[in-house]
Amino acid sequence: MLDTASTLFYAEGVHAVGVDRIIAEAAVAKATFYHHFPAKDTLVHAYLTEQFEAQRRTVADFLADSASLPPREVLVRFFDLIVEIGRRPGFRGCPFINAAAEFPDVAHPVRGAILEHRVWFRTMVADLLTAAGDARPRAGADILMLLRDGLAVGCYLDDAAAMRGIVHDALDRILGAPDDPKR
Amino acid sequence: MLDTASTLFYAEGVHAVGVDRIIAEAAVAKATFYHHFPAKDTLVHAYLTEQFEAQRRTVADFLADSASLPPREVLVRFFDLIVEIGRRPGFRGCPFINAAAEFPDVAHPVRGAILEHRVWFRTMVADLLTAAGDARPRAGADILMLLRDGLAVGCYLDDAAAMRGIVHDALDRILGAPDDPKR
DNA sequence: ACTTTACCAGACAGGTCTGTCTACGGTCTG
DNA sequence: CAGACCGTAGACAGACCTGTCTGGTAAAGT
Repeated sequence: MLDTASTLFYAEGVHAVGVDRIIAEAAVAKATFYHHFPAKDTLVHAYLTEQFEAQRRTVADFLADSASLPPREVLVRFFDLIVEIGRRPGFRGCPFINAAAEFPDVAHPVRGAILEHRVWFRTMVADLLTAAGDARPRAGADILMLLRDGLAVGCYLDDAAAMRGIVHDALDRILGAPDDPKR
Repeated sequence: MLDTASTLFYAEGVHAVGVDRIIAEAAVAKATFYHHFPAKDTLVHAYLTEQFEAQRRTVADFLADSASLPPREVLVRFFDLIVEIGRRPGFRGCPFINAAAEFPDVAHPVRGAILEHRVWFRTMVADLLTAAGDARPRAGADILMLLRDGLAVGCYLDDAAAMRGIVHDALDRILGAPDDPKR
């Protein structure tokens, strides 16, 4: 049920998908739906929480797989991973950014979930930069957050196939050239 | 009427605002509305077109004001301008990115308008880079496009007050340090 | 055997959505 | 003066929205 909702919410937008649609697609009775989720907003929140957890799993797997690589290489491959996801058919941008566009009220729980995800991402990147011996990991993380957001938008709206090269170029400039002794 | 719609669409999202709401706020009869715009989609398209034209006016004014400055300084101030707009109260991100989140169909005219805006922006930045003597203006423009998108998202969802410093740092890294002879 | 829990099917209420239509009032032009 | 045009006010259709409620089924725990 949550899976169905997630697919629809992501593919078409939260406001564009009604409860009727979700229960029809999930082959579930309406009463059952409202038994599990007292309101649609709750489901939206659950949708984003699930996205968050899926991303955390993906990143944990990635970090486990690339534990033996030099830290800078890990960062590059991390962004390669993002591009790879952004190139997959059906990619429609970052679910958190998209949800934020539909929820203007900062006090709404959905916005809280979005914020949590952003804090997590920034912290994680800062840790990677620290591991790479960056002199100012927080500042770097702020910049790489911009890069990530831009990447999500760019893969959705522009030529996703070209993004890999662009990101490599950007990372070389932001982190310094691969053999740059400065960073 | 278009002004009212623009304000509402931007502030609350396109799907969240109904025609009834617009005609009430604009103090206009329903028949009048449908006389000017055969469908709501037409109004949404007009909304984005108007945003596009407003941005072009802003940029034209900016370029006219900064014609005497060195090209690299123009670029920095251009991004300062974006940050300044992003810090204004009521800023809710880029209207084009937000609209894209609500319109999944690439064939929809709204998506065409979004694309036009992106092409315009990229071309303009490439021209600025060319003027600054950049060796690879297209590549630089692709990166600065990422920066712009990230900036719009960041000003909306993160601490907009911190963005100026972050962007200056990012531009130094992307364009090279101010006195870097390489660029 | 009894209760709790989970589920289904679907009617229903009350509201909002887009879009059409009627009926009426000005105002400008030929 | 007549007709074309532009606007208002608002009823209306038909679909869809969220959320509630009734009534019945089935399984699982105690």
